[in-house]
Amino acid sequence: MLIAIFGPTASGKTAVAEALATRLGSEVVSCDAMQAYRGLPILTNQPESPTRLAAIWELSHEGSVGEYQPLAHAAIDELLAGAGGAVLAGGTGLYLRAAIADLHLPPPPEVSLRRRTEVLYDRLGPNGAHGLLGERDPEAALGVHPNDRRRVVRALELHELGSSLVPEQDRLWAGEVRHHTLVVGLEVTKEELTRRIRARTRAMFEAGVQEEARAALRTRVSPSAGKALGLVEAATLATAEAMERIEVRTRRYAAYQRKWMRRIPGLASVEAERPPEEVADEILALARTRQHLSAHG
RNA sequence: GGCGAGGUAGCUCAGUCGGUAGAGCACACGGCUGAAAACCGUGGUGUCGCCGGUUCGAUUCCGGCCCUCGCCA
Repeated sequence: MLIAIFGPTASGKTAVAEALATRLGSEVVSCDAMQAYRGLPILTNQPESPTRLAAIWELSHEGSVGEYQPLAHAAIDELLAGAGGAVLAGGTGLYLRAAIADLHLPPPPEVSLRRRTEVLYDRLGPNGAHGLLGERDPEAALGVHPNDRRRVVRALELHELGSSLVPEQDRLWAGEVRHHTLVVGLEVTKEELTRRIRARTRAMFEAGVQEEARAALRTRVSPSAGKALGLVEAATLATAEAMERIEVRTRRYAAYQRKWMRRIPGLASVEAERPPEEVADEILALARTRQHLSAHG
């Protein structure tokens, strides 16, 4: 049995996933790009109980879906070989999809090629670079806006490597999965989410995020880890201002996650404004019904 | 009470030498295949403090009033 829990920040993913894992006698696998880092437990709201693929990378490490995906597959396969199945939980939509499906990612970026391509983009300008991409890989150019420097660079770079930004097959939204998975989206009203985000932000500051963030920034932090929501704010702004900025950004992030929720294929919505144990029980019942149906269908 | 500055979008503010207004952030929607808590695109959501005057036309000029901030009493 494989169950995946998704939902916006503060919807209670962690608590529900833990309750589920307890009931199944299983473990939780994190699908979260920032909780994968070690060193920001308060800021990234890292689960306290042991969780697979949480706190696995140093802050100096440049993590990526490409690196995460095989780790996730290995962890899931190992747990599924046991009796209890596995519970996935996390807020990074792309990582969740990578855990469930096999994205067949194109070759990884290569440092010097990346740098050369970025220089090329900056020299040619957005339209020039996009035009060049149009000559080399017209299909990739169609799906990328000239101003999207990161993707235009990546597309040019992949062409150089004999690959393409456009996948042979769309596995991100195709619904094709490695194992039958019940994907659950936790639903919480906007108002309640706003309240919880405010409370969580306050709690973070009481727990000492500012010290944590300053200490982290004294070490070498990779570009991807450096983007952790609120890291710079907590380390550099005055408390009141930092809290406000972080609340606003967290609300935005929650809206972005809701977008993902709407398009994950086959997602089952579950109302989550109640104790996590209750939510876990409903999910478990749902999972058993589906299992039963598929066994007889 | 006197003097000065100001009242324009949810917030901070720009602007209109008179032709009903625009940036950033917020917000909404959309894209995304090895940085995804990232990156990119689209959308203005408004009694321009209130009342009157001049004018074909006032958010803009004039008069009065109200409110906010600062300095002086």
